[in-house]
Amino acid sequence: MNLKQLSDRLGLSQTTVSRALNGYPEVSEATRERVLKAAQQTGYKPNKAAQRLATGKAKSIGLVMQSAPDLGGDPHFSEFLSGLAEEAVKHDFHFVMAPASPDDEVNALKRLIASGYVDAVFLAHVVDPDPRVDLMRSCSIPYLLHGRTMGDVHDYPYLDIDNEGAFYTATKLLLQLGHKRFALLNGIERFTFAMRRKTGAEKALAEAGLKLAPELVQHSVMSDQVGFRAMERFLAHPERPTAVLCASTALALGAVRAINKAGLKLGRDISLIAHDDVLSMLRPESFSVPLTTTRSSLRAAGARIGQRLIARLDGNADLPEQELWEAELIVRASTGPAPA
Amino acid sequence: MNLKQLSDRLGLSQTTVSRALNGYPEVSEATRERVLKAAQQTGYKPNKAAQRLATGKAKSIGLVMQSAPDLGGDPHFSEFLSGLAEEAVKHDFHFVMAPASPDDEVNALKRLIASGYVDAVFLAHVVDPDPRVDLMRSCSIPYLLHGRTMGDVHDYPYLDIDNEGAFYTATKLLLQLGHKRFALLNGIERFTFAMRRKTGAEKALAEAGLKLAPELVQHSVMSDQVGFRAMERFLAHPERPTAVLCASTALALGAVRAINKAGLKLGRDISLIAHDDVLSMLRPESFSVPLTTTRSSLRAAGARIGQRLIARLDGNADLPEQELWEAELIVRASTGPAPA
DNA sequence: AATGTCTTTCAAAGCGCTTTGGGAAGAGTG
DNA sequence: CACTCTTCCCAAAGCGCTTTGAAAGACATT
Repeated sequence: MNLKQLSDRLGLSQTTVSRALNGYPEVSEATRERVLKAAQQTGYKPNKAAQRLATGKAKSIGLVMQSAPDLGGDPHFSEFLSGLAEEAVKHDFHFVMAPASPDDEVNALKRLIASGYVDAVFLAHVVDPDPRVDLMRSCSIPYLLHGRTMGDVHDYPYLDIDNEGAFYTATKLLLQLGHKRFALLNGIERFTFAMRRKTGAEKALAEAGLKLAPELVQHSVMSDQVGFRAMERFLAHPERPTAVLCASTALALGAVRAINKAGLKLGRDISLIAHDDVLSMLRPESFSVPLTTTRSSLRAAGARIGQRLIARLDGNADLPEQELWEAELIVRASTGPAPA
Repeated sequence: MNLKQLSDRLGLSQTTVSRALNGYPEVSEATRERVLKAAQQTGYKPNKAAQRLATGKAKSIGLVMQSAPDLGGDPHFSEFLSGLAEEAVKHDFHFVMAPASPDDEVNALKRLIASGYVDAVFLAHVVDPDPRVDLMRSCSIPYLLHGRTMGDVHDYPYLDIDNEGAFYTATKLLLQLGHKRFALLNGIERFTFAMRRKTGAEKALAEAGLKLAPELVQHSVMSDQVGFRAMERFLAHPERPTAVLCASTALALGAVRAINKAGLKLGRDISLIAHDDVLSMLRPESFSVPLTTTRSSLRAAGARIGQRLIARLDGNADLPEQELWEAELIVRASTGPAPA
């Protein structure tokens, strides 16, 4: 069923039917109702490709998704997506996801934009410098970064959390508890969120005249397994750390297992603070020793990004262009005074 | 840059340029190269919405994604998606995801199909009976279910794993080890995968003259937290179970924590078998007591579904229409003889 | 020179929608 | 009564692409 068939059946022109359906004022209430009813009955749904072609709008937001044979699903991604979806469903938006191998991301983005399938795009996994930012600037289609490049000045719309601040605060807490030997379980090095987390920790340490030992820093994918292995390595270090900063609860899961396996007691022999993205599957408060965390909901970020992008497309420009969210420090049992 | 501009600049008709770009034989090699080069230089990318409108094809597969304010991200979903993406990226396909509240899924599916945005759709979370199957049958667009409805005869394309067989085998193993009191930590009841897993367990138990006590069965979202709470409840039961069947490693994570907390030793005081979807974040072999599992990679299923759908769209009909994958039983340390 | 066959190109129609620019009634005004 | 306004509707153009049907030119065959 398309517009023509529907209007033929109603004995009206396509113009009138289209207007009735889209709420334009130039049709009488009587015909509008007649049209609406017929659309309902016949199950008419407009063809979005045609709509998009005609209007340039399609109520869709695009994103490119990293894909590689060795790259598993990322729970952070689906958590974020669920937030985005929550907002999208309210406004009848949908997503277009273009998968791309990591080395072809910029090209995939180009194709996605030129495809005429999306009204706006969202970018994650920010690196520095990020070639996608330059691309977007020349592209006239609305966009929004989750994260931001390094430096203090940013001339593009973004939503980021204060990663540096979070890890600075977490480190400060551990320093106050008397810890001196720190380890860092971080995300992949090239991402700015990981850089900033490291900077935050280093800054606090520097203020106490301390440094991060390079052997006690791990940069990698944030999975349970990696957390376990890295922690085992840290614990074998001659100067075993008494405090661990951890970029995700998934990493922490593995780290805690290694700690237990070594016969150490979390919160007494060794303290740990993890960053908590509030993954629905894995809650830090329900670890056997509840985890002290810096918390910032990824899902909320997704929802907010959806909200801003959609508002922007609807012509509401009253939402901020740049936002920096603070993470909450939540103290639980995994942190305690440094052992004597 | 669009086709018209490109052809004007080349002094050719749109027809010729389009044909040159799409590899039709009716253009001379010389002009084809000229066109290709110009397209490269100008960065011309075809507008997919227009292509889709003109051809009815757009190299895209659609799916509806459940979304609700209280529904967090599902790591199973992203694991599956990464498999799908792996295949999609090879063939330059993309996805269109329509978010929908659980009660509006059929409608969202209708809109998605009518949208003219997708060439095929993929359906997950099969229930019984599943209204989407009837819808799809009347819709002429290719589709593929991940999972299948109940019963033995199915007249639609699907890929499923033998959930019943997996849990039957797992239960058999536990029975052989002398276990008599079983608990089941299952997925949400209305999904057929959960039904079949339960049936599998019950069948094996029935053969030994045993039954599942209703109080020792939990149907719910498969998260760590739920696993923990349910297991605590099971352990408080006057007739404490000695064997637990678990529908996911995420559930198992919580269950194991409850077991440890109760001071019981996994694999000795209590045995546990989990179904392993091979989530990249959480590996059963790296639990402190490695988990015995029934394994079937969700990512592989995603990739296979992508492969079949794309082959179908490309006119290759040599792939099977219906597939049932066996899960592997992998015995590790979480299963042992029933305590005396 | 006339005819037929390829090869290479093009103009125009059409995919399903929105939107512009009118036009035909009916309502209000002097 | 003629006149302007509204109100309600329509025909047609256009979004960027593919595809049909035809034409023009090159070449070989009678």
